[in-house]
Amino acid sequence: MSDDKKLTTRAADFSAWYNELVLRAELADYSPVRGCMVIRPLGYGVWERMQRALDDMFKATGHVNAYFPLFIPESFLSKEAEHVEGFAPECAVVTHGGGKALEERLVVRPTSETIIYSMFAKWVQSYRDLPLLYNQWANVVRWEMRTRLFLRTMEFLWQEGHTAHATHDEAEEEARRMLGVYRTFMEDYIAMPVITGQKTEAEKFAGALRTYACEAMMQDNKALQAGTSHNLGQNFAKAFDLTFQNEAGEQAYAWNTSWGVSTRMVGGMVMTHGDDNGLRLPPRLAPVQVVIVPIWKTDEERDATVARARAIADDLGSFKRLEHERIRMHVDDRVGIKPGAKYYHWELRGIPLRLEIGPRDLASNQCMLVRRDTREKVAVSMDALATELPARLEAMQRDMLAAARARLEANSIRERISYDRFKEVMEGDGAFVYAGWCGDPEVEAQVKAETKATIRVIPDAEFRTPEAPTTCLVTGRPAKYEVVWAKAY
RNA sequence: CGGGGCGUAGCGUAGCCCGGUAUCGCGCCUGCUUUGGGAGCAGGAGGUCGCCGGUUCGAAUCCGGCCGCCCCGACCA
Repeated sequence: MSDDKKLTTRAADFSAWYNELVLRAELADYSPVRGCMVIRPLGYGVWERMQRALDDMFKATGHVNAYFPLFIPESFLSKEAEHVEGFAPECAVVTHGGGKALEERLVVRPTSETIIYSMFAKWVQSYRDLPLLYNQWANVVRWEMRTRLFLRTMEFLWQEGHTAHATHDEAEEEARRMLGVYRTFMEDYIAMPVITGQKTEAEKFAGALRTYACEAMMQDNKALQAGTSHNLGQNFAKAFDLTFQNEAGEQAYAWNTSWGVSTRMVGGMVMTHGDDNGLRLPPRLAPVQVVIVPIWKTDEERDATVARARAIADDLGSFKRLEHERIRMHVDDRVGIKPGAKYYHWELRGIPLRLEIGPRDLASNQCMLVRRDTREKVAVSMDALATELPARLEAMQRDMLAAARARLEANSIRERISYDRFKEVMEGDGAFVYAGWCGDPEVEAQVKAETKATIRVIPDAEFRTPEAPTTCLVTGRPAKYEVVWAKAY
């Protein structure tokens, strides 16, 4: 048992811990191309669970899926001034095809507003054609200077919703609705509590009227922007001539929204729940929820325990069961590996529950059940598994959210502090600091330069401090907003 | 792009200063014994020492150039 089996601890080096964990738990690996990653089956399995849950939520809120191409004519990008300024520097551009220089260069999509709204313009004539509520699951490319597995890669997977509406208020409602969908998903599935709110001008999406975001707190107290939803106003409609005839018979520009979440959420999940023993997967996202480890000494015992393990897995994991009643099971019947080694193997990978079935258990018609989050170990009757396992999985899902929420609050500073104290906090352990802001972008830039902290959001009402701050943290001038400051990924 | 670090077997490394047959651990393969918290013993496979050039009888080691990756910063889902 040498030390190289142990992970670097979070306390020793959070960044190293994260990288090691992602690699060793086999979530992802570095690719031959700098800044790109290979998502391995465990990581992709988590992403698939995320996709399913979100896709259902999108459908339930009236959206349909479609697919738009990877290549976008370069000229499209430049039709919206702020948009091109924001994205052009990080675009990959195709200059040649079939061995010849292209007449017009093609941008590999960094996001699809331009191509989608140019198509919407073809499809919309009347207010009766609205709203258009589209989503696509896709990959996008942004030429990032510095990358990190899942958190920032040059190519990443995401979904991008794009909608068109007849009025500003409808678009605003949509942008808000989808922010709420994201929040629900992050809390109910990733067990990752978030602060929602509006982005400042400096932080908003290039080309948007307003940007809303979900901000989560990682275990190093840094913020992770986990999802964004934009009210695009009529900026893109004007750029792409997305017009319709309204009820009064007049031509009007449509109002758009776009919203997206990405594989970055997998990184968020890791940094929210991982511990020094490895990954901890929220049960709802775990590709395997229960791993059964049969234990034996003799061949006869092996036959018996493996058979029993398979019978349980086949029953509770059967595809004949309705999905919500099905438990995702795996039997680790590898020979030549001792049980202890298997325990470490699955703990590193964050599988929520482990069932140990040995000869003694067969004799007493019970088995040992171990929770990954608490490592609590209890004996459970074999006959009770069909109810015990789902109950424990649900309890884990709840407990993980509660623990993460407690950590978020414990590392938030809501009392009024001086700017000097603020600097100390940001140089030290970090925190989400709720404070007044006079609304001056210069102040925001100054704080960023001095402390690396930024305004994560102007929080929505429910997240605000009961007694609103009256003065600006930095200038002492009257506070225009209460904002959340933090260092971010 | 600036700063730092590193390229030696699948992974992690020693050797480099002071040139002379490639080190160790993990992993892998075979066999036997094991299996309720990272098994033991025995045998075995696996290497263009990142690339190119130079110095030398001889280069992982010295010199020059290049490439790649990771970490820290400026930019970002």
